[in-house]
Amino acid sequence: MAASDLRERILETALDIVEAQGIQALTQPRLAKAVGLRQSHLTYYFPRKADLYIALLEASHARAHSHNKSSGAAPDFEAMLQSLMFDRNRMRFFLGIVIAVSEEPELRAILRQHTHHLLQAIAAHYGREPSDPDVIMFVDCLRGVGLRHLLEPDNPIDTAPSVGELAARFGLEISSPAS
Amino acid sequence: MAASDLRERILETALDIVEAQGIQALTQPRLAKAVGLRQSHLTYYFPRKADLYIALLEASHARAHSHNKSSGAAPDFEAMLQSLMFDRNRMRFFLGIVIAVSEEPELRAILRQHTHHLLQAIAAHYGREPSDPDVIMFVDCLRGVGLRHLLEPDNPIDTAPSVGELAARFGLEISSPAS
DNA sequence: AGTTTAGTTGGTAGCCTACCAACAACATTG
DNA sequence: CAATGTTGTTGGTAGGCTACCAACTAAACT
Repeated sequence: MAASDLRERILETALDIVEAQGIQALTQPRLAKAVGLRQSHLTYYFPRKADLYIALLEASHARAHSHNKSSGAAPDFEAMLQSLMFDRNRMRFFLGIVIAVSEEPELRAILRQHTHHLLQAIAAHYGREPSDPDVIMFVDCLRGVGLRHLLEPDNPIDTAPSVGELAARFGLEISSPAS
Repeated sequence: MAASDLRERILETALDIVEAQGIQALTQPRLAKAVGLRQSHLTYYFPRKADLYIALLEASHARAHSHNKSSGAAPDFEAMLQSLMFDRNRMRFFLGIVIAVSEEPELRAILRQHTHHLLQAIAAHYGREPSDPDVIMFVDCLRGVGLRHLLEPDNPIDTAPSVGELAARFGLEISSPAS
């Protein structure tokens, strides 16, 4: 097995754990056992826990992408945003990464870049620039709503508007079909 | 020393630690040493770590309140919101609590109540109802902006609008002077 | 063949939280 | 007052966790 293959497998397994049991269940011993290697080996690939987190962020992105593609139907962009922001487990995952990383400038930069990709995608979808304040504010707001939803799983989307409504609120309308 | 006094002292000391060194530095051993009691004693007062977190949330609120009062000048409501949401350490603190608590329905309820207090204060300030979607969305957005700011301490408030601008964006204007 | 380099292992040091049995101090009540 | 419960306090420990390290193996390279 090629080395990068193993790395892939680690990340995929880690994502499985996070999806199934949440971010707090993702520990080196558990992950090592699930993948079938030694705990110390994990720190060889990911020296700090935050390194694993960051890598997971991209892996998660990639997985969501492939899911979208494999699911045949037209990948509804706003539905994707919805699941990205309003899924409690996903949000917990993201927040876990944020606080783990927010004190490490180097990793923070990666996370920032990740956000930038999201901004680009959204901007492209609505025919705007990634630096457009409306787009930035839209993302901020999405996250805020997701955060609240994390604390109020009971009343699912009553007070929370749909992604579409939210976008409209920021003056974002689809000008060209999703790429 | 009355029992509740000690509890007070624990919380105050914990807040000092959080303010000075961040939420990740708040551990039972450290806190116990700072207060001058045994680690095991802390779990007597706060069986789970999340219990301490929740108690800290109110204590932090109270402290901010007293600071505002003692600082003489008229407590600028929007400035208060600004420091509440855009201070990185505070945001880290809040997020730490959120993810620590989000899986415990009982504690989640307390946090929800805390949010409700905030909503009430904001609603009162702008002459709205706490259930007003504009108010709720405003809070969501504030948090989202604070979250981003946590990841981008470099460009402080360029893209981020001021609290006032943000409020205006949601149609919130001061109708009556701050209470 | 010889020497770096990458991958892998077991072990450990040093944190941390949560629990528990024991003790002390104090109040309650019969 | 004696017995009993309640609350506070202590030391110790069990069980997890991350991060590190020295040793070994295999592969690659010259």
